[in-house]
Formats: sequence, structure tokens, C-alpha cells
Amino acid sequence: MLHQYPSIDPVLQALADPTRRLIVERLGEGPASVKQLAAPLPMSLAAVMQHLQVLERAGLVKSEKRGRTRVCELDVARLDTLDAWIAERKRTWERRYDRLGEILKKET
Amino acid sequence: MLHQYPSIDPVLQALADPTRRLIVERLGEGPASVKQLAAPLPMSLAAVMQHLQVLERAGLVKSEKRGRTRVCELDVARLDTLDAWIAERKRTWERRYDRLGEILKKET
DNA sequence: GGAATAGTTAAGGCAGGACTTGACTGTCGG
DNA sequence: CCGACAGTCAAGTCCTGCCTTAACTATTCC
Repeated sequence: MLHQYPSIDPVLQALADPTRRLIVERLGEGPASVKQLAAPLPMSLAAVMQHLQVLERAGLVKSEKRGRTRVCELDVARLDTLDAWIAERKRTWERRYDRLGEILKKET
Repeated sequence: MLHQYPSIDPVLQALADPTRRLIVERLGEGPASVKQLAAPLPMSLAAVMQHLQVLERAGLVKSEKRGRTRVCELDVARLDTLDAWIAERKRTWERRYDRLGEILKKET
């Protein structure tokens, strides 16, 4: 089947970092500027920028420049890619489980 | 709200590595020994062992020693942790979208 | 215009992660 | 018992990823 997902690789790599997950969670509540995103984080603005670039490359975040501020927004659709990947693993697993039947259940 | 998920951190970190995802995908088709898992991978057995330890610490894989071979098996339940996290992000997002109403839809 | 604001870019430091090698343990087949 | 097999452990190398600082650009406000 070759499972050709549109590159979950950058998505998972982006979400692997706790800071980036915090950013994603924050953006889940609505758009925000880079400054706003950086405010609660214990690091420089430049560091947050770099995190945003990773998230943007992964397609999880879209941003737009308005005046001198950059407004960032979550792209939830990208999370479906992950959803799909997980679902696929589980489906294969459960299909296998069905093939085995209830037999193995007996030997707890 | 404090979203107290049982540590998605190790799960996402484990899945961030392409090699480990390959192992997960392989194990999705059924249990396998360390040797079998290592066979298609361009690295030493010791390296695969280390990957397995990461997966096991994340709770994604369980293994059992049988004679001189170690049989590894996927723990699909752990993927639900990730599922839950994603679902939560999407839920928050959609709730926000609802609050905004249809107004923004007009300015396509 | 000039100072403060918000972001961007580049360089470098440092720690952690991925992989290797080599020595070692335990197990199976003959 | 002995060799081959499957895995384990410990160092050590190397490279990537996260973060910093510093200099620089583009806006906004007075």
C-alpha cells in the first residue's frame, strides 16, 4: 500500500518540542502575534521565531505580516495528517487482531 | 484547565524519529524480534535496541524475552494518548470558530 | 525626523541524540 | 561441550537542534 501520507515527518518533528506544543496550544485559542506568543515563554524573541519557522514548514501554522507585526494562526487541517497516520496504524493492528480471533485472549 | 494528559511528551518525541516510525509501522503488522526489526534498517543491532528502548519508555512498545530472542509488540492503546491531544486542539479551535459565527465566512 | 516597537538575520555555543565499535552474557543446535 | 546466534552494555564520535547575542530592517507614534 505504500502509505503515501503528505509528509507527517515535519509535523511530528515540530510537535516533538514542548515549546512548540505550547505555541500550538496557545494558537488553538486564536491568532496571536510573535510578541504575544513569546511573552509567557522563557526565551528570546528570536528563539520563538525559529520555533514558528519549524511549525510553518510543517504546515501547522500560517502567518501574515500586518504592519510591523506578524499575525500567526493555527492550521488545524494539518493535524488531520497525524490523525490519519495514527488511524492507519490502529486499523492495521486491529485487522491483525481480528485475524487471530479470540483464541489468544484465553492465554491472558 | 491544565490539560493533564499522561505525558504525550515521550510519545511525540519517540515518533519524531523516522527510524522509530518505521519500527512502529512494522510492528503494526504484528510482533517481531529485534533481529527482524533491524533487518531492513541500515544500522547496527545495537542502534535498533536503543530505538526500542525509547519506544518502550514512551509506552508505545512492549517486549518480552523468549529464550535468546526478544519479541516486541506494539501497544496501540498508547496512540490514543496522541489522539486525545489532537482532538483537544481541534475541539478548542472549533469552539472558537463557532463563537465567531458565520461572519468571517463572508470575507472569503 | 527620531525614539521606541516588532520582527528578521546571522553567527556561534552547548547539550543531547543517533550511531558505531568492541567486549560480554545467555541460549540454541549439533 | 562448542560454535554460532541474538541480544546487552559501555564508551566514544559526530551531528543536529535549541537557544543566545548582536547587528540590522521596517513600522508606528509623538
